[in-house]
Amino acid sequence: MRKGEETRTRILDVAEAAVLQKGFGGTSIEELIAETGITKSGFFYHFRDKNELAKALLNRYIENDERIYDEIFSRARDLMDDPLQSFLLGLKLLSELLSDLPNGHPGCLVATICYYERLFDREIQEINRQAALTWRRRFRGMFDEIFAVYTPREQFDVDQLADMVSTVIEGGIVLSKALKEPQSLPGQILVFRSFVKLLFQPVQQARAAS
Amino acid sequence: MRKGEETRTRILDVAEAAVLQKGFGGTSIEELIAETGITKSGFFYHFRDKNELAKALLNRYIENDERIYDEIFSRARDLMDDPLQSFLLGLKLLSELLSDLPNGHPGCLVATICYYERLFDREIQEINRQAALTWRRRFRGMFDEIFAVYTPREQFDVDQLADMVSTVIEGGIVLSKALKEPQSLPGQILVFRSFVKLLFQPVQQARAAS
DNA sequence: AGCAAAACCGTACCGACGGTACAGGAGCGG
DNA sequence: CCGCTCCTGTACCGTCGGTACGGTTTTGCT
Repeated sequence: MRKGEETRTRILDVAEAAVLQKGFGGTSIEELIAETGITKSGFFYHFRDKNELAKALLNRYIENDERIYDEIFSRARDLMDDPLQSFLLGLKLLSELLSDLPNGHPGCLVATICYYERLFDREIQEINRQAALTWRRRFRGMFDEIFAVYTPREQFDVDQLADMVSTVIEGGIVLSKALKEPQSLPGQILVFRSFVKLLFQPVQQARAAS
Repeated sequence: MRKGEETRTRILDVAEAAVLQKGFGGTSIEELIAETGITKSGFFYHFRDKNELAKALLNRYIENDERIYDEIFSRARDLMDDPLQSFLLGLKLLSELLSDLPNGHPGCLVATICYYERLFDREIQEINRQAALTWRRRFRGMFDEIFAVYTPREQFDVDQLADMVSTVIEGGIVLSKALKEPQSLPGQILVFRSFVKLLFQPVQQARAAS
């Protein structure tokens, strides 16, 4: 039982790296079992087919993603009392975290699946959609708190504003990968951070705020 | 010669739609020739292998992409004399264009290839990189013009600011696809537009500007 | 220690797919 | 009629996803 989980995890580790580099279609099962050191039978013991592998991979990725967001923004919440300052700090911490990845962000599985939709069943597409909706709720909650304290210089739909966080991250990953400039992603996040700062900056003076 | 080009174009049309829905690995050549109505030999007469198909596909996509950008922003330039107003109008036109697509944006080939990098040769990755750099130059030029007239409320690296346009578009496409909300992408572009407006808005009053 | 379930391995096989090779033919301009 | 472009047809190869199924080791539990 313990052993089984370990092997399963090892398969998922190998698969995740491969899928992020070559996509699902470009990742062969035979290649996975070769690297994992198990046989084909062993693989199909753990996953009925490639679709189930994708599902497990996606669920694990999303879980981990949420954990990281939780850590970063709860730490930011601990350090800053003000919701705006806390959010801005969170973005900074996120940017720093991504900046420290030696080879840049490996890629987002949610995005990978977006560009593969027709290959997977509705269930996986729905998991993907829920992940994006969870991101929206998370950041919407933060913006709601900010709006309770600050008056923005311009009116926005809060959901769209919340989605902007995910948009910048996903887009930043794509651009970073295309340009082969790992530092582009953290940079884009900081640009967005400045925009948010600008949005809630009091009209009069341009000081205050980190 | 004319006939050959026509067939080649038809293959590319079918391939582009398929690749954007299922990725390169998920698109089989046999499926392409079935839909195009030619034989396998016919296909390999036009393209030596899948890699060359990808290259042709990408080049055509980028060309078309550039054409659309040219049209939109040169039209905006004709309608507005001020570089900022012209840029803001361009973003609005872009948003409207994307909003009118019945099934939403089909996806960006540059992004598709990003998530497939290891499958293609360096040449394709370089074409992809150059495309992103061309976007950067395009928007950087616009921001340079704006900076010559306006003083921003916050200092930015101009390249990073220029990249933000591509980031928002690429990220918006991913989010739109993940959420299955076609209107998300044009919405995100408008949010970004507001941010740009905000950035160059004079400190005193919040009127003026579109 | 003994037993059952879990966690594999080995082998054989299938159809689909990417790709190669090569022979040939239709249509067309010169 | 030649030669070129633009294909078709056929045959074949290796890889891959997936199935089937029997056998074996490992593990946890009593």
